[in-house]
Amino acid sequence: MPEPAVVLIEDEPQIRRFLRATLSGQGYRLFEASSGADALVEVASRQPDVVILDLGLPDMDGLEVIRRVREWTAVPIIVLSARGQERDKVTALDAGADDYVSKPFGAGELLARIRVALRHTAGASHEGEEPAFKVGELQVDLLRRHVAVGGAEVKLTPIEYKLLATLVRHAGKVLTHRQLLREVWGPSHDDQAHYVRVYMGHLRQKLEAEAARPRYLLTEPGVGYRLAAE
Amino acid sequence: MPEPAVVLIEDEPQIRRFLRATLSGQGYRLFEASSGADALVEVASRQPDVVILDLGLPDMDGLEVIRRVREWTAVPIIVLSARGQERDKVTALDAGADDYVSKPFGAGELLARIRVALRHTAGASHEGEEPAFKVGELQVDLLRRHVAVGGAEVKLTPIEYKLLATLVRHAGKVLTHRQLLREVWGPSHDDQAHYVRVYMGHLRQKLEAEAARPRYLLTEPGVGYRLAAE
DNA sequence: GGCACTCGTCAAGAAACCCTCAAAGTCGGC
DNA sequence: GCCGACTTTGAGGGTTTCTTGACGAGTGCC
Repeated sequence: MPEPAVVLIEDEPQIRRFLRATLSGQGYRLFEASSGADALVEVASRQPDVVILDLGLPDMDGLEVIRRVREWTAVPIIVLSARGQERDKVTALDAGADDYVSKPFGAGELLARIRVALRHTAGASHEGEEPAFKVGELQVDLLRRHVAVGGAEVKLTPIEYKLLATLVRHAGKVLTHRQLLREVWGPSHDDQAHYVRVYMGHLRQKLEAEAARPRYLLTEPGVGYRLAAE
Repeated sequence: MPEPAVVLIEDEPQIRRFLRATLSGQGYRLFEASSGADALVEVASRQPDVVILDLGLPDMDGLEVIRRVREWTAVPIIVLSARGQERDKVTALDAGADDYVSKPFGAGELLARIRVALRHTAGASHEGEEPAFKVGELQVDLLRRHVAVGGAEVKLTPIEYKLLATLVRHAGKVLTHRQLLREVWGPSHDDQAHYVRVYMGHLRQKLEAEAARPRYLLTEPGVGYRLAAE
C-alpha cells in the first residue's frame, strides 16, 4: 500500500478543510464527497483503503450510506458524529461501521484510528474477495503483487506493475491516457501520454508472446488502452 | 464461530462483575485475568476471538501487554481506560490496540464494539493466528519467540525479531517499507526506509546460507520485502 | 503527395534504489 | 562511570529503473 487512499464524506466546509489539512499532511491520497449520493460514487470508483463518514449529511441518512457501501465492500468505515449518545453509536456500528468518533475529536485520535483501520486492510484483508485476475495465460494477483504468464513468474518494475494493476482493476474497459497517467504517475503528469506508450511497450515485451500483435494489452487508437477481459 | 471466546483482563472486582454479567448474558465464553502476567497466559492458551483489556493493571503496563500479545497474534484488542486524553488513545492504538473505550461507557457500546471486532475476525479467518511458521530450514515460533535455522537456534535482537515476526505474519505477501516501518518502528518513523534495509541485511546474515542470494527474505525492488511462503 | 497526428521502439543520461561497511549515539547492567 | 549490546546514521558503489528525446511506421485528411 504505497499511499493509502481515503474517501472523506463531509458536508460542512469548515470541518472538511480541517480534515483535508490533517489527512493530506500525512501523505494520504484524499477524495472528497459532500453528499450521500456522491459518496457512493466516490467509494465505488476510488476503491479507497478507508472511508471517513460524517453522519450528518443533507440528502441521505448516513446509516443508509453505510448499508449501501456494505452491500459490496468491506472497506473500513470510520464514522464521525456530533451525537455521542450510546444508541447512536450502537446503531451505526451495527449498521456496518468499524469505528465511531464523537465530535469534538482531536486530529491525533482520528489519525490513530485510521492507522488501525489500515492495519486491518493490510493484514487480515480480503479473504473472501478474489482479487486474482486471469485471462488466457496471463495471471495477475493484486493481493500478492504477483504476475505470471503460463505459470512462470514475471518480474515487473514498480511502474510497470502499477500500470498493469490499473488496467486489471478496470479489465475490459478502455482507459484513456489521462486516466492511466493520473493513476500511475499522479495528477501532475497527466499530459505526458508518451510515458504510457513507453511502458506499454515494456509490458508487452514481458507479457505478450508477440509484442507486435498483443493479445492482452490492446490499443484503442486515439483513446487509450484496454486489457482484454477474456 | 459458535460461541465466541472473550478474554477479559480487569483487576477491579466491581467492573469485572459488571462486565461478566454483560458478556456472559450475550452467550460469550468468558475467560478472566486480573494481572498482566495472567493475561498473557490466558490469551495464549485460550486463543480467544476478542481480548478486552483494562489499561490500569497492577503488575504490568497495559501497553506492554498489548505489545507482547501483538508479537504473535492479531486477535482484536479492545482497550478500556479511565483516561480519556488523546495521547493515551493514540499510544494504545499505535501499540496495537484495535479500539479504545473511555470510562464511563455503556454496556451497549462495548457490546457493539465487540460485535465489530468479531466481524473482523470472522472475515479474516485464521490468517495470522498460526503461531508457528516453517519454510525450508527456517522455523519461527511466534508464541515462544523462538527462531531456528536447520534446528539450530538463532539469537535475534529485539528489532530483528520484530521485523522477522512481521514478515512471518504476512508470509508470502509483499510488505512495503512503510508497512514494515510502521509495524516495527512505529508510525512516526515510516519514512526511514534505510532502517529496514540495514536490518534486512542483519537478518540475512543470520538466517540465510548465502546472504547475497537470499532464499527466504526476498527483495521486491521499489516496493519492499516479502518472506517466501514455501 | 504532403501534412499532421498517433503509436511503437530504441537508447542514453539522470535518478532512484539497494546493499555493505563502519562510525556515532543510546541504553542497559555491573 | 564504564562496558557491551544494540540502534541509528552516514557514505560509497553497484545496479536497476525512470525519464526524455529521436526516429520510423502507420493512418487519415487536405
